[in-house]
Amino acid sequence: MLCWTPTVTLDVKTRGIGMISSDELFDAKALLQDSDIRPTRQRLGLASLLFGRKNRHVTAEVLHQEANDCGLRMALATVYNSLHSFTRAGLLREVVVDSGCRYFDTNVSHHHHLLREQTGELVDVDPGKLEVRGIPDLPRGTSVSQIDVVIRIK
Amino acid sequence: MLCWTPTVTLDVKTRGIGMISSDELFDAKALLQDSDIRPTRQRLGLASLLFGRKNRHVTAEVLHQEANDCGLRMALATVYNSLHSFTRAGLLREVVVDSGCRYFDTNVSHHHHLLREQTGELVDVDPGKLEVRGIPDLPRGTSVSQIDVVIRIK
DNA sequence: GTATAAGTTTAGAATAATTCTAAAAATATT
DNA sequence: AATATTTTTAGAATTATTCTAAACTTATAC
Repeated sequence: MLCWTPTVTLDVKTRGIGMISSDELFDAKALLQDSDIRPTRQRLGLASLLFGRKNRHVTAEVLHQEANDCGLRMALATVYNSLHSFTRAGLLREVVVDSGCRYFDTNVSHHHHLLREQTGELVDVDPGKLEVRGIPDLPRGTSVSQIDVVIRIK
Repeated sequence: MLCWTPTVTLDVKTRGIGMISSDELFDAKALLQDSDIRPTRQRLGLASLLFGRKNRHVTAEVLHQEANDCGLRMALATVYNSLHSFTRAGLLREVVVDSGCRYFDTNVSHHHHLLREQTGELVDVDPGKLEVRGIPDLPRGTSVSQIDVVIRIK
């Protein structure tokens, strides 16, 4: 695993129970059901890790590790499967900042990113604060599907 | 090879000689020498493929294929080595638009990108035409190293 | 120029991230 | 409960990339 390690320790972990509270499980359940995703044990666990706090940016490896750290044993393939399901359902979006591994962002509304090159830490940037002006002419028959701005800092 | 295939056929190929003209070889030689890169046969070939036309965006696989197509046999590892040498010397820059493979851009001056999601084709966008306003506050002790804007179109 | 040193290329193995496979397990439906 | 459907899983497969160390080139010293 050469992808960036998480810079922040998870809440779930600091609670010291080694598992996820039923409050979080409940929220997660509703969230998944609303998105027509079966609330399996694994997906509930991942959903509460992901959506329990705002603006998370994770890789599959890191999320898998977090799950393990709080007693949720599951295969890495399951983490990948779940990340893809969540993304398909619009609960996550992929952020491309590294041609080496995939980052998933729990903030699916329009926004940009600041990337600390040293640590790999990603921070959301409010699109109200950062404006892109002057979209060039597009090839005929095409339309903008997304505009990504990444501010790389060192 | 799942990375995007080139959308444009190379000049070198259309000349139908199956090799690179001495004019191009000469230019490439000067270019490499000026950058303190030994002008080996392989690097000269790659350099003329890359810098013979402007604003090229290539992956290692695609460049390797192009080299093969015009009679330049070399190992894929050599293509990777060369792309990295050229990048270190400032002759190329990496563009991150895909978390799955690396693109190298022969345009190393400040500019942005338009990405056709269907084809993987990358087009340069003049920074004079596309303006980014409102860089957010940065963490103490950090500075912007690069701002990347990718307009994804479909 | 040849000898020697230094750097480069290469094939193939190694690694890293991700996806695939098909059998076992869990969940939903009848 | 019985059956059908979906999910999970371990491990194999795949893809892009890097590593390794031997063979080869290119440069430097005499």
